[in-house]
Amino acid sequence: MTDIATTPLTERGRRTRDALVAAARRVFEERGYAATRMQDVAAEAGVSHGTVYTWFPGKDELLREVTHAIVGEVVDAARERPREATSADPYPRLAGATRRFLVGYRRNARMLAVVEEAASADPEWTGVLDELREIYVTRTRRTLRRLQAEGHAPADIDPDVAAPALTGMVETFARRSATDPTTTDSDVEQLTRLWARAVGLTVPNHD
Amino acid sequence: MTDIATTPLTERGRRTRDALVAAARRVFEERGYAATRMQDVAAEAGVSHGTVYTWFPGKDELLREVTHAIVGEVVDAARERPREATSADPYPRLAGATRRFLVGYRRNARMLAVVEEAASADPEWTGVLDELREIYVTRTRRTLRRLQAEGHAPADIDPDVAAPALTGMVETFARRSATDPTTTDSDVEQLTRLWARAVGLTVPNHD
Amino acid sequence: MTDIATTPLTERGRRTRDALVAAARRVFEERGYAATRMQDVAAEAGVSHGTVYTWFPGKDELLREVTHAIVGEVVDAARERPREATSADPYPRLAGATRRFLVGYRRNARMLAVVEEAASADPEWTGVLDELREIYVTRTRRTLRRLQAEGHAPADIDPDVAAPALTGMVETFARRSATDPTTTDSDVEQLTRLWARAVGLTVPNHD
Amino acid sequence: MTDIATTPLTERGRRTRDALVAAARRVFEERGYAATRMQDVAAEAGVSHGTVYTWFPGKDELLREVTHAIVGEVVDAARERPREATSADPYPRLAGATRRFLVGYRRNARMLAVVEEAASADPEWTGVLDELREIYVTRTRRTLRRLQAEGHAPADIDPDVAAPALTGMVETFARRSATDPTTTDSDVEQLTRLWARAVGLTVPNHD
DNA sequence: TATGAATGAGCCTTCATTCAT
DNA sequence: GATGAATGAAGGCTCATTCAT
Repeated sequence: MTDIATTPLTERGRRTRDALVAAARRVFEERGYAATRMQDVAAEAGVSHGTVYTWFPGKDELLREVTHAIVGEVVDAARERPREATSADPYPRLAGATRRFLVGYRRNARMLAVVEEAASADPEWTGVLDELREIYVTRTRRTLRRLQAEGHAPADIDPDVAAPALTGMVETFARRSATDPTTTDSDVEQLTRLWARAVGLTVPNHD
Repeated sequence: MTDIATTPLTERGRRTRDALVAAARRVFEERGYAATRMQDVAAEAGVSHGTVYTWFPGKDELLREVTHAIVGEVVDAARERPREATSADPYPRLAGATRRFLVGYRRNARMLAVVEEAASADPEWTGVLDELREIYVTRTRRTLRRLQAEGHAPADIDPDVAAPALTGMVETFARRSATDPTTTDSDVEQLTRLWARAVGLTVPNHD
Repeated sequence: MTDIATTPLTERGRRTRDALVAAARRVFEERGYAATRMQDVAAEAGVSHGTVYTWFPGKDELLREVTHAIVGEVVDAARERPREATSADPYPRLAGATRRFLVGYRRNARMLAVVEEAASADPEWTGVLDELREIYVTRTRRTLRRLQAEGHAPADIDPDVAAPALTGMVETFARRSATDPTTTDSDVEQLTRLWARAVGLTVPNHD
Repeated sequence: MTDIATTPLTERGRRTRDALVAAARRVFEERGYAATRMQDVAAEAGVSHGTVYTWFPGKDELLREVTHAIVGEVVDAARERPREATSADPYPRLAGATRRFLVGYRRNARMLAVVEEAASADPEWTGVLDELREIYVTRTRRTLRRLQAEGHAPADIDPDVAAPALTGMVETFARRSATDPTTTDSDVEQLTRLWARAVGLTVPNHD
């Protein structure tokens, strides 16, 4: 289903293929798309570089497979329904969601940048990027709609505009904090406040 | 002063060099960094490919020069002091600023993506990106501080966190609307509201 | 051990690599260093030009490898202990040595000139040249010391000066005779006499 | 007469042309033939690099002109008839000649190597080299013949073989001492002795 | 004459991909 | 399935030479 190229028939084949996908992700994240040579991926996976072509038709498909894996992870993560989601007070709910979003996004931030790099050279990748982002945006849109339905957020907000915009804000923050290790909890708190106020929530005073 | 490589000594040289920078920008925007061949830039500028090397040591410097030009543009644009800046009511002031930001950013969005592509392959470019972004962020930080000083924005907002986050939000919006021609004025209005509410401003009701 | 770049793992690889070194030597000798294109070497070895880079990082390393091979040959040749070396009369001993020197040198004369060419453009090669020459000079120095110890040569000769000078004389002669096919045995006899007289040996009269 | 390319018609032209020849020699000696760019020569001469082509059709002719100048110098130097040439005792005569040879050769050693480099890439230059060397060899041949005629040197020496061989010896020594500044007078004395003994002269004992 | 710019042939090198074993 | 080798298209860059002014 998620296969892009050859499906392994043996256990050994499956292991090799998985190792290649994992290796590819590491190397792509480390060097970017263009600067990654098939050679590097093979070496990282501990196989001969001819072997990559046993499992993938080419470099593109390798990236596509890695991206696919990310989509899977993200979708899975989105499925989690943690406790606080049922809380009545929207602010702590939001705080938890933001924190989770940041954690999840940070895991994939570098690969997103890599896909963006690929898209810069070949617009075909734009679709993949949009697809990935749409997962995040959809979640946010749903959140906004719920807040409006519950009377927490004003009706004059258009979720179709606000969702991508707010996601973009958190994305940018996440991307930066993915590199910058000085990000503190208070920074995350600040981000949550901006988000909350932007959609009309009342922000608790204690700080 | 803004020279990165060779300075032309004659009028003809200056014209050629300028044509090359302009051509490079067009081609970079069209194809991205990696996919741009020196040949393409030369052809676009209407000169032999050897001529590019008369003025620039290599592809890197060409990109650096184009980026330099953008920084110049952006700084110049930031210098403009339009009428509404003096208005007492912060919301229209903000609306104008957002609109101007979008217009300015859209002009450079594609090149920023190109630099990002270059940075993905060679981290050396990260610095250039940061420098460019800092220009926008600094402006926003200043705006936030003024709003706080004037009592329009609450004191619990940390401009050092909020400025990059909000800039990121507008950046993302701008990037998307740079490609998507369906962006309407009402979308911009939505963005302005988010921004305004996020920093605690009162948003006019009529819409 | 003698590897400079990649070591072949298969028989086929070894054959290709060896063919490349041999081809490189032929082409270098034919055209000189600068005028030799990687293309030429590849063609001479009967492989695609990309294959050269499978085994050598660049042109430099190719020359280095060829030179390495020569050093090996020369050292091996120097190891031979022919009969006449044990003769009591120094002159026939010298005559034999000179002849062998000429034969050996002639085999490498052209490549030495090539390295000299490379050294002229890039002084880094000077070291390689010195190393090669030192092999010859050391042998001569040893010969001189033995002659002095045996009382055949006067003590006022300084082997450290005479060895390079006499080696230079034979080198020059060899280089010229490498190109000039009119060199006769009597020429070699003349050279031997000069050498012998220069270090004070008695020269037989019959000629 | 010694002109290879354009003859200057004005004083200014003559100065430029001379400056170019001098500059070319310096740069050739510094970097070798291949590594010298016309640009470098022009810069060294303090003119625009287009100007080189006003006076010389190309790089080859520039080298040819420099070499020509050297031939002139050498011929002029050979013309000098110093006092000791008339001395009856051949050894001091020889010592003086050797010293002069060394001095003269050292001045041109590097350029000879450069021509040799050019010859390595293009055999056409071999002729120029031979011509230059022949000047030295001829002088030595004449010296040998005189020594034989005067009964100082044995008749079994063939000046046609000995002259190039001995010249080669001194050449090698000179080349090495041109780079190596540790050459002492006693080294020169050693060289003279080898030379003298090689041609059968009696060498004075005091050392 | 001199200058500064433009030209373009030519070379080295990289690396995705193919292939024989 | 895996391996190591071979391939060759493609592109960056240099620099001798030409040219307009």
